Amino acid sequence: MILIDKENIDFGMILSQHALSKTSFRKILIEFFYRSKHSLSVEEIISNISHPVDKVSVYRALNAFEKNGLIHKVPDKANLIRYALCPSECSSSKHLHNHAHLLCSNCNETYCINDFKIPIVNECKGFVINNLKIILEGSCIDCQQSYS
Amino acid sequence: MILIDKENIDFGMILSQHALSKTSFRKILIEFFYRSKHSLSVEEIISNISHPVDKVSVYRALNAFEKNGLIHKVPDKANLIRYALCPSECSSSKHLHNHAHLLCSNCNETYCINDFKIPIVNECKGFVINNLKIILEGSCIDCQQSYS
DNA sequence: TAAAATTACGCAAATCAGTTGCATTTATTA
DNA sequence: TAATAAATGCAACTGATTTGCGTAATTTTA
Repeated sequence: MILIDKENIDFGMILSQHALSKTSFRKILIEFFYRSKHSLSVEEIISNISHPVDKVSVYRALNAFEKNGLIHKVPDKANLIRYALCPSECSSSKHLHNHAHLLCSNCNETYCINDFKIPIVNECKGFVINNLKIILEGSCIDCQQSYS
Repeated sequence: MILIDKENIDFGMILSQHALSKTSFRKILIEFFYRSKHSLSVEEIISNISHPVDKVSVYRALNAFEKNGLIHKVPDKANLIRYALCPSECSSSKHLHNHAHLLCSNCNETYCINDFKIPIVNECKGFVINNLKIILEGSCIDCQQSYS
């Protein structure tokens, strides 16, 4: 397993590898995803990156990133559009990853939980099941610490 | 176990038991929930009940019903507000029921699945878990039959 | 059971997230 | 570097949900 050195990632390269244009905003956007511990909403992106950007461009960039296997949609407490980085194996052609998500009731952030074992269910009461989504609701580590 | 005779339910009584006003629209609305096999969106309610009603009143009635333990929110494929009946034990004070939901990829309806066993998880990777939501994506029974 | 108090209703208008069209700028390709 | 393609910003739009407010129906009280 290769550990990624967050200080020396070539974000332009990552965009190229996913067939995405290397504009200055998109380089900053993908870097922001890499530096964030949790998933991001449009609002969080706009108000936290240095680069001034229109919300329309954010929506369109997120769409393109998702289509090309760089990020994936995650659930959000308030049903907003929210994304997190995909595992490095993802691409536009192979874009499957099944993991649980944690919604923190305190800070409302969404985290990807990779070690929760998702059961395989093909059938239930006559229904044919193709996919299973699990959402864990609770407190993230930061919010527990801030209480103590 | 008491089987409910759907032809002879006193819907006014049900509203009273949940401390809700017995207006003609609300009686029709709760009856509509009892007669529906699946959960209901605002749009489905407005276009299917005989009583002419403003959408604002639907939203407010659904809100009141939920608050008083008569219905609960269920996930919706398009992130619309969608509700289903609660089990009869629910009230405004005790309004807990943990079951899985099926989203049918074909008809976009949401069904409550009561026999799917939801695992109990209190902790995961340092996160404290209070609740677990499971969404099964697949085909409902009606949609499978319509293909054959 | 009628008056008083509370709650629901309908309408119009507002809000809020997300989308679309289009002219302009930036990036990629040849 | 010119030609082509894609991204950006702005304005305007959509669709779901919410809010304000005057009126009507329901519930409570005397």
